Amino acid sequence: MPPAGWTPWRRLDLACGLSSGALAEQMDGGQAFRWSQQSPGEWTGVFGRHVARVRSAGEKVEWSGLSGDSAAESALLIYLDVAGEQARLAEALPWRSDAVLRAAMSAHPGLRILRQDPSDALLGFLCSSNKRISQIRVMVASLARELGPPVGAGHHALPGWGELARADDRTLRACALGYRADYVRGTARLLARRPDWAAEWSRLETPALLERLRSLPGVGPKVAACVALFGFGRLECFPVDTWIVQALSAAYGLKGWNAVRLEEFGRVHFGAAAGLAQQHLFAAARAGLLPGLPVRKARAPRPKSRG
DNA sequence: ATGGACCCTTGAT
DNA sequence: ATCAAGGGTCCA
Repeated sequence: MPPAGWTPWRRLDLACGLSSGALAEQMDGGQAFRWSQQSPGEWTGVFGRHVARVRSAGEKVEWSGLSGDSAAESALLIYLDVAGEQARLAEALPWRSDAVLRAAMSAHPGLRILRQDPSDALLGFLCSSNKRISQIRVMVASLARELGPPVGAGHHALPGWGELARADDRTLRACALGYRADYVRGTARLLARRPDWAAEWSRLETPALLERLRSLPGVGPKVAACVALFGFGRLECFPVDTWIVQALSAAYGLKGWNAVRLEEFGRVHFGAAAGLAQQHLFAAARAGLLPGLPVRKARAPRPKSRG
């Protein structure tokens, strides 16, 4: 590996524009947990085995990689859906008749679902339960630093399932995983013995894929939906998290609905690109842009006190 | 189908 | 110091 410097900035030929706010949401909004903002509008991170810097330039995006990594560009084109396949899918969303969705989509024009490596997505969301995005980033960064292979410029890729299966509990706990260490180790032990799991599972229909994912320890309905969406490109998946519960409850009047019902609502109402709609609603909800949602400043008041 | 525990970190009293 | 809550999952 040559002593890697950064290549000059190059502009991506985006088929569909990507606003700076949408890019920020993509890199920082909880789809992936491996990017960090260096300066306003500029991120550095690792995707798969590649290191890249990306920055917003009007409606376009510019990027720079490591000079030794000739495969980075083609990988990045896929990762960011530069061809604009998702923009065409978005046309099928019911934004013409759904004012809430229309408002959410106009808040982050061009927002994409990052097309991540399946293992990267799975590991990230195994760490996600009961955690905030900023904390999840710290966890996966620690895992990469402690157990992952170096990929240049001081960065590490995420460890494979074999490395994770062999890691002792102390190491995992030192990465601030807490009880999620059992999830990661349990899943790693299952997947380490089937290296082709992602290729095999990618041939499954989405319901069967979700079922397989849910058979892994630490993977419930929400994490399975996120891995299918972000790791396997199943745009029809509709992860129901606390933000979406709030958003649908307030903006669509679905008060008191449980996650199962809300997931079905999302799938039926939004259709083939439900996951894209979910990201728009999620982003708008977090930004305090959805009707009926409190502006996110103070945290929610505590329901009751116990003595 | 609903409720509580779960490990640990962070931000607010 | 103490307390609540955090892109949930698992087990009663």
